[in-house]
Amino acid sequence: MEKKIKVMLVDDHEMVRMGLGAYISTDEAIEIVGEASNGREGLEMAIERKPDIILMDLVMEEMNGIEATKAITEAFQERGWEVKIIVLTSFIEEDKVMPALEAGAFSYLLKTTKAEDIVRAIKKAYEGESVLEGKVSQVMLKSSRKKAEKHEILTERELEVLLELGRGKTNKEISETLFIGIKTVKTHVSNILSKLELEDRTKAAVYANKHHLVDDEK
Amino acid sequence: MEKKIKVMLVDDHEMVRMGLGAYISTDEAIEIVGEASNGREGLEMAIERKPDIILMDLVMEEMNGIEATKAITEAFQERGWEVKIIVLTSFIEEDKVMPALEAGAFSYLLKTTKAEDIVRAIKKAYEGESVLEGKVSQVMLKSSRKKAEKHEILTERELEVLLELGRGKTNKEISETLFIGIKTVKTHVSNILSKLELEDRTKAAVYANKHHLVDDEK
DNA sequence: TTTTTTCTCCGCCTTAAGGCTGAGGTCCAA
DNA sequence: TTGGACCTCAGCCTTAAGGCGGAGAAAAAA
Repeated sequence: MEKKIKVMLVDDHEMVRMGLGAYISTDEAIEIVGEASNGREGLEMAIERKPDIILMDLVMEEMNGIEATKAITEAFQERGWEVKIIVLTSFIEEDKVMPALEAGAFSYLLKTTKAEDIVRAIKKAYEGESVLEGKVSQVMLKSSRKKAEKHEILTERELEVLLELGRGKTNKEISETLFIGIKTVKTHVSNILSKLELEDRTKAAVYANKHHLVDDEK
Repeated sequence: MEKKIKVMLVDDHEMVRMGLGAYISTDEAIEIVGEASNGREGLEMAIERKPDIILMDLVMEEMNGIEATKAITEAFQERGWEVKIIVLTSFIEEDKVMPALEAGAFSYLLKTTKAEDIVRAIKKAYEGESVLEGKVSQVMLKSSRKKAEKHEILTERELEVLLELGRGKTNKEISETLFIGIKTVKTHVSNILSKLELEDRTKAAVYANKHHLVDDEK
C-alpha cells in the first residue's frame, strides 16, 4: 500500500474535528495523524508528527491560526521539512486572508466548503496545487489594488494624536494626555489633516474609527 | 424501545453537521431527523418533521439563525407544537445573544463546547432545562444593566443629524444633505450634544460610530 | 559632517462651532 | 381648545479650530 497523506487538524471546535476526521478517514489515500485544539498544541504536534497537510482554523485561543501558521512554517523550514497548511475558516475577512497567506498558508477554504471538496483540496495541496476559495481571490485583488493606507505616512507621534482624535478629544485634552503644549497638538493635527487629506478633526476621528485605530470597547 | 429525542441540525457548515451527526447518533436516546444548511430550509424541514430539539447556527445565508429561530418558534406556536431551539454558534457577541434569546432560543452554546456537553444540553433541553454558556450569562447581565442607549431620547430628526455627524460632516454639509438651514442644523447639533451629554461634534461623531449608527463600509 | 526628519512651540489671523434666547408653524394628545 | 413636542430659523457672543509662517533642538539618515 502506498504512503498515505498525513493530515493534521487544528481547530478548537471539537465537532469540526470530528466531522472532518470522520469524513476524511473514509478516504483511503488520507490518514489523520493528529488533532489539536489550538495553535500552540498544533505547533508542538506538527513538529512531533510531521504531517504533510495541516488543516488550520484561524480563530483560536492560546495561539491563533495565523501565528501558528507562521510558527509552523518557520519551524519546518529550519528543519528542512515540508508541510502545506490549508486555512479553513468561517469568514472571509480582508484582515485575515492576506496575513494568513503571508504567514505561509498554502490554501484558503471556507468552512462552508463541502467535505468532499475539502478532501479534494487536501490532495491538490499534496500535489502542490493551491486552492483558494473563489471569494478569496476577489479579496486579494481588492486588497492588492487598494492603495496603502493613508495613515501609514503619518509619523509615530502623529499616529498617537490621531488615536486621541479618534477618541473625540479636544486639543487641550490631547495636550494633557500626551504631555505636550496645545500649540504642538495643533501642529500635529494640522499635519494629520493635510496628510490624510481631511478637512477637520471630526473627519479625522471618523477615519480613525473606521480604520479601527481605536480600541472599540463601548 | 422508548421514544428517541428527535434532533434537527441547522448549520451551513457541512462538517459541523457531520461531526455533530456522527457523535450524536452514537447516543441511544437521540435521533437525527434532519439536517438543513440554512434558515429557510431549516424552517421548512422543522415544520415537516417536527423535531423536539433544533441545533441552530446563527451565521447563515438565506435566512440567519435568529430569523429562523423566530420563524420556527412562531410557526410551532401557531400549530400548538413544541420545540426547543439550541443556538450553537462560534462567538459570543452581545448583539447576537439577546436577540437570539428574544427570538425564542432556549439554550445558547458555543461551538467550542465539547460534543458530550452538547449531547448533555440536548437532553437537558428536552427535559425543560435551559443551558447557557458561562459567558452568556455575563453578557446578559452586562446588557441588562446597561442603561438604555442615550440616543434613544433623540428625536427622529436629531438621529438623522447625528448620523451625518457620524460621517464627519460639517454643519454646512449637513444642511445641504438634509435641505435645511445651517442655523437649524446648529440647533439640532446643540440639542444632540446636550442630550447625549457630549461636549462637541467630534465626540458625537465617535459616539455615532461606536454605536454603529453609521453604515461602516470603508 | 551635513542634511533631513521629527517633535516641540510661537504668533497672527479667519472662521466654524457651540451656547443662549427667542419665535413662528405644525401636529398630536389631553 | 390648549398645552406640549418638534422642526424650523434668527441674532449675538465666545472660543476652539485650523491655516500659514517661522524656529529651535534632537535624532536619524546620507
